[in-house]
Amino acid sequence: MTELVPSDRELEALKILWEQQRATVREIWERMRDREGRLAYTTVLSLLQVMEQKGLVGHEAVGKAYAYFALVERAATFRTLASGFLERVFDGALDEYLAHALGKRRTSEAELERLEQMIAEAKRKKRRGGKGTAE
Amino acid sequence: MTELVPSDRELEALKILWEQQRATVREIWERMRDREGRLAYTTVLSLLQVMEQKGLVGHEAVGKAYAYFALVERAATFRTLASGFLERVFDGALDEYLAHALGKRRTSEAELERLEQMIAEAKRKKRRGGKGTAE
DNA sequence: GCGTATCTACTGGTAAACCCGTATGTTCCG
DNA sequence: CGGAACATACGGGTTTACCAGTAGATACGC
Repeated sequence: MTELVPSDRELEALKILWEQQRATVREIWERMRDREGRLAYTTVLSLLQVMEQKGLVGHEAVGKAYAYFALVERAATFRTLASGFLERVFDGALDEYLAHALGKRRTSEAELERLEQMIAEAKRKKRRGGKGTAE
Repeated sequence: MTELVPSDRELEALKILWEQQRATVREIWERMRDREGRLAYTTVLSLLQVMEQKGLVGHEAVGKAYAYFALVERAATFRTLASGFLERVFDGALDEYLAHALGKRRTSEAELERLEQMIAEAKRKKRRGGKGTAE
């Protein structure tokens, strides 16, 4: 089985479907237009059809229209995307990535706090579980 | 001026040019082949020519061959890439990204340490400078 | 001089993402 | 029964990345 990586546009559609379990083409179209500007209805329809072919989404008839729903998990998709990007661009060096991300965006204090906690958490988990330690 | 985002392949070439200030097509070709397997010489040449057209690299004659050199800075490019990805995929939520990246890859203790320091550093800088705080 | 090796320039071809117009079908008023 | 309003199906056009073959120039050994 292939890794199933959605393109940018496809990801936008998936984000919407993850928020609400299912949505008609019209709903998805409207929300995408709000976020990204002009976009034809049929464009979104095509996008969904291609995505269905890839196994990213499925659909079922609801009244006269189709309701689409996601077939891939949000967390798994993001994980694939995140680690794929890290590998391709930074050769897996997470700290390098973080350095650049921190440098450009102005990160809020609250967010820094959360980051710190996440790392502390990862350290704890590693100490305890032992498992999963890349030497 | 456009943002000038290199593709994956282009980035691989740039990485080589950042390591050594200039390199001939042949050198670049050999190193890319080492990293990524079979690849025709002319493919790399084409790549470089497209990149030159985009303003990513330049060249000068050295003997009968060309020596190419990067025209974009390593740090700036990575910054653009990192923040672009964060925006497109995670809508700018750095903590969400980190959560997924930590989840998948097994991060070494040393790296976690470095991450922690970087965040502490960012907090210090923010407190002092005051500037740059995204509320 | 002449072949051979090595280089660049030129050209084309595939695949994927992206965008949309038009055709066609269905439903539901009036 | 129209016909407007909605839906999907289908086909096409553009752009970008990627890959590579072939032609043409140039140097070098003999």
